[in-house]
Order: sequence, then structure tokens, then C-alpha cells
Amino acid sequence: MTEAVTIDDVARQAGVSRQTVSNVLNAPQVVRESTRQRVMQAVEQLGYSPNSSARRLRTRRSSTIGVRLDAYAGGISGVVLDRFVHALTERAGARRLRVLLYAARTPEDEISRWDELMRGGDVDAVVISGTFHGDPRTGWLLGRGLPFVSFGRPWGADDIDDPAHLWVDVDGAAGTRAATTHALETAGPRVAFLGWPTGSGTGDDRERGWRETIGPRAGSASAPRWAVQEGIAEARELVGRELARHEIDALVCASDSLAVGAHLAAADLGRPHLPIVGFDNTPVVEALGLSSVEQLPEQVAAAAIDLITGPGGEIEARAATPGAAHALIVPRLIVR
Amino acid sequence: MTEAVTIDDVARQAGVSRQTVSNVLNAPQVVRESTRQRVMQAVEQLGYSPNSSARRLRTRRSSTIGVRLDAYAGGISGVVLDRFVHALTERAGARRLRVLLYAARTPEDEISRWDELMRGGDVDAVVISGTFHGDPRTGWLLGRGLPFVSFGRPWGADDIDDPAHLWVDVDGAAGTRAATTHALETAGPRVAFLGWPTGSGTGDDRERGWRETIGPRAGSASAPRWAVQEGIAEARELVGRELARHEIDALVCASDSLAVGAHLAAADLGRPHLPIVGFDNTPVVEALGLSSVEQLPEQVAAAAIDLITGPGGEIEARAATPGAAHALIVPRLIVR
DNA sequence: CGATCAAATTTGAACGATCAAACTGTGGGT
DNA sequence: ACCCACAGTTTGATCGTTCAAATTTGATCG
Repeated sequence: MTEAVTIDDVARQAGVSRQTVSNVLNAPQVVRESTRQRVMQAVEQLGYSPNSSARRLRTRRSSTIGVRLDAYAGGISGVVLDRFVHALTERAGARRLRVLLYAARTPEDEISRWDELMRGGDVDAVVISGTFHGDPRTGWLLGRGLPFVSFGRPWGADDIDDPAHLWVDVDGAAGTRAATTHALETAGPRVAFLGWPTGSGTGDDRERGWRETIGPRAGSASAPRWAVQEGIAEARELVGRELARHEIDALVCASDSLAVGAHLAAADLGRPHLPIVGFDNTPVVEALGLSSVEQLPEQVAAAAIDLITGPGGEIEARAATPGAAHALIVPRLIVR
Repeated sequence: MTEAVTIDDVARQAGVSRQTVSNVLNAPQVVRESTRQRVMQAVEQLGYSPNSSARRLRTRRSSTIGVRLDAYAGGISGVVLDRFVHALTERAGARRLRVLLYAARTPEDEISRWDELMRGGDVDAVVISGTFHGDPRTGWLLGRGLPFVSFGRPWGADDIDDPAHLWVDVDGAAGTRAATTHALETAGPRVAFLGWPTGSGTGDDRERGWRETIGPRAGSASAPRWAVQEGIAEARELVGRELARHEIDALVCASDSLAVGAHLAAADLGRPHLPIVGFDNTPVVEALGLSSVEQLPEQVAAAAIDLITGPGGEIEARAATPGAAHALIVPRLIVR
């Protein structure tokens, strides 16, 4: 529709050569200030914008990050990932990087998607999330040399300190530590915990924060730990049963879903004001007036982009500088 | 890292020319079956995958759709958009299209983002959502000839039947019609409506479905209509006040947020079983056991892709076939 | 004034694919 | 035997940019 403006058009207009125009845009320090201005003026005048396919073909880099959009899990927790992706997009834009989405249903599916994207030169790096024990993905990525950063610590076999494995994560233990401390100070000594069955890295991490805080002060009998697979309904049922048996002062939860279920159970039993702290700070707990631990996905995204781009702001297929291979974001407790 | 396999490598291996390999992949019908097989074998053997930058440079199309990831609005309704984007990505992948994200905070911001993406040859089309009265975006897109499809009817000035403006939407009135009918049949004649202030296209549409169904049967006095800006907390407060004054049998809401607020208010007043129907079918209402109207974002996404790709499966800068310029998806009532 | 060297700019080639046109070979009709 | 039509294949040019090397410009110095 619109006539294409090429670098040659700009060059002609400014009375210089192709390469000089290119230099003005990519390496301004090598051109004389006066020519730079003349070229920039021509760029503005013609509304020139480089054709990125041509640039990518020549430079052999796409300046694009692949992000998997997880299948809709049906849980409240999806909101965190959405905020993360959004923040990632904004942050990437500031670095002149693009974000390309892809869909995959299984790890194997995701790997074959990477294979296409990588060989087609569509992405320079990918962001992965939800790594688990025995995850085949990290091995593939390391083996093929596709740079990546994972949202979530590598709980699996490979070394958590491996400088080739970049990761960012939220310090779950610090979050529940803050939540538990606050509950102890404002509600009473009997602060219970509602989490998931042992075995999930994230869940264990969050439980640890509670245990470390509660441990020194009270015996475990008065501060029970409950676990449920997931889901508001299940949590509501379990907490309803347990509240009838145990007397507690407050409850710290591993997720907002659990917190909502617990709140409903408490309300059922005529205790709508039982202090309950969630994790993720989703709109629902905000509306219910529950406290929650805010993950700060924006900071996580910023850290991810910082890790994956080298000092020059470009994505490099390199092992990161030792000691700078990961970032652990301390979440913030929102008190309501 | 990995050595690049080009079309020439495949050609040499199969003992044919570049172009024949290209034809095997892009126009198999012009190649003899025996050569096709030989070439395919070489492709498999070498693990060839076309360099998409080169292809895009030559063909002058990116086979990419731009999607704006809205700033996290903090509402439950975001879930629908997320499911839509996810479905869009899956569907696009099946058509060998890619989905590129971009972030923008204002319409003007979004326009300048399009300008870059379009001139850089990064996208062939964009998907927009949330069009409003006096929206400057559609005009820009039509003027610049960037193909697009909007999720949401054009409520603004331009003709809703304009074949150049492709759109997909959910038939909100049909949704509330189903919800109201169900409530009338199972609960009683006094079915109230909780929506937003008049003026938002979506809200008015959903209200219309209720009004059309309720109208013929009952006087408006016994079936009040309430409105609140948005938000669980506000809805809870308003419904709490109104329920004390009006006796109703059921409540149809314009969104799940409103439904949750209403449910909490009803529970506060000792009526936790007041039938309430939401809109969006988010996990929260599922957990609360409320009925809701399911938007079927997957169908909406499929329709969007179908509209934006011509009969050949390619994105064309053309006015759509008259009569096929939009799709209205009928949502489904989930009864709980 | 010519030599020297760095800074600034230009030129030719290349990235990997597809398009358009030219070229083969094969079979049929007269 | 000739020409023609046509399916199947190859050749040369091209998309718009950046890299690498070559070239020009300009200042400095003996």
C-alpha cells in the first residue's frame, strides 16, 4: 500500500552513501556530527524505518525473544504469568527487542517449536517458565546453544549455580517469612500454613519461609500445616474440616486460590475476619480484603531481560558472567 | 552454534536446483512426485528449515500478526483476553503465521508502534481490541492499509457493516438472554440486572438481552436494573444496599466481577443461594458455584484468523468478501 | 611541500530465499 | 518429419541491509 522507503532513498536525499546512513543509525560515533544531522533530517523527512527482514538476514540475528503462552490452566495464578509477559514486552521494547509468542502443549511439543524457531532464525533466545524435576527442556537448550532464561529456579538435576543456566525467580521463602512475621505480630502465636503436597519446589520454598519463622517461637502442634492439591473448592472443604478441630489465630497460604478457599471456609464457620494471607496479590483477594504477597512481576521481567542481554544490550550466545547468572526478587507483603 | 543449512545444501544433496527445492516446499503440485520425494528426503536428512528472514525479504510479507498485550487492568475480565490471545497463537501456528506482541499505553502510542512495525515489515496485520467511540485507531489502520481485525464491534462512528472493517465479537445480548431465560424458568419472575452505566457498547448490548427477555413478562418495577462502575467491592456495596429494599428472585450480571460482588453481598445478608449469573466464566465464579456465560474465546480467535486470512490462507490487503466481514459468536450459558 | 596517519566515507560482496523468464524433454497431431 | 503444447526444471536477478575492505579527505609534522 504505502511506497517502501529504503536506505538508498535516504542516502540519495542526504547526498551520502548507503553505508553512511547505516552508520548513522547503527554506529553514530563513526560519522561526523554534521553529516549525522543531515542524514537524520532525511530520515525524518522520508519517514524511513529499516526493513528488519533485510537487517536480520544480514546480521544473522533476529533481536526477538520467544515466549510460550501457557495453555490456560484455569487457575488464578495465571495472572502472575500474564503480568510477567506484559512487563517483558514493555521492557523488551525499550531494548529494541521483539517478543514472539508460541503455543505448546507438552515439553516435547515446545522443543520442536524451538527447533523450528531457531533454525528459521526467528528467535535469538527464549524465556521459559515452570521448570520441573527431570525437565528435558533445559538440557536441549544448553545442548543446542539457544540462549534462554527461566522464570523459576531450576529445581531439577542441573546445578542451580551453573552460570550457563540463567534464571530469575521470586524469593518465596522471604515472602512467607514476611507474611508469617506480620501474622505473629498482629494476630497471635498460632499461625497455620496452607500449601501444596511436598515435592513442588515452589511450594516447599514458600513453606520453608513459614516454618523458619514459626519454628523458633511455637511448637508445631499449635501451628498446623495443611496441604491440598490446588483449587478454591478443595481448599474450602479442607479448611472447613480442619478449622473445626484446630484453634488458630491466622493462616498463611501458598497461593491466592488457597487463600480464597480458606476465607470462604472461615466465613462459613462465622469467622470472616480470620486473618489470612495469600500469595500473588490477585484482584480477588484484593476485593475480599485479604493480605497477600505481591510477586512484582515487573521487576522479574526487568531482571530477565537484563540477564539475557549482555552488557552491549545484545543477545549473545555466551555463558554469563559468573556471579550474575541469576536474580532473586524479594516480594512485598501487601497488608489489608 | 549449529551450522546453518541452506536451500543450496539441500539442492546439492538431492541433485536438483535451488528453485526445485523451493517449489517442493511452496508449490508441490508443480514438481514431479519422484523428485518431490527425493528432495523431501534430503530435507529430513539435513534437517533443513527455511530461513524466514530471507523468505520475508523476498516475498515482502512477514506472515506475522501483531497483538497488543493490554496493560494489566487489574480486573478479572483480563482472563478472557488472555484466553483469546492464547487461542489466537495456537490457531495462527496452524496457519504458519506468527504472533508478535507489542505493548502500548495509549491509542496514540499504539499507532506509533504500528507505524514502526508496519514500515519495518514486521507485521502483515494486527488484532485490536477494546474499540470505543471516537477511536482514532481504526481510521489510521484503514488509511494506511494495514489489515486488521478487531475483537469487539466497532461501536464508534464508522459503519458496522463496512466490509473493510473486519471484526469478531461475542453476542452479549444472546448470552444475557440465555441467562435471563434460565433464571426465569428456575428461580422466579423477578430477575434483576446488574451492569455498568449506560454508554459502553458492550454493557448496553448485554443489558439489551436481559431487557428483551424480561420485558414481555414482568413490569420493570419488580425487576430492577442496577449499575456500578466496575469492581467487586463496589458491586458488593451497592447490591448490599439494594437487596435490603427490593425483593428479587435472581440476578443477571454483565461480568463475573459484578457477580462475585453480588454474591458476597447476598451471603452477607444470609442469602448465599440467591441465583446469580455472571459473564466470562472465570475460575472464581466456578469456585463459588455461580452460573456464568462462557465467551468461548477459542471460537472467537478461530474466527478472527479466518477473517484475516483470505481463502488462500495468506494475509491480503483487501476488502473482505462482502458479507464475510465479521463473525458474531454465540456464547454458552454454564449452569451451576 | 610532500609524507604520514587517522578519521570519514564509499564500494563491492554477501546474507538465503523467491520471482520471472528461459530452457529442456516428451508426446500428440497433421 | 515437423511443429506445437506443456509439464518439469534450471538460470539470473532481486529483495534491503550490513560487513569488510578500499578509498578519499583532512590535519599534522619534519
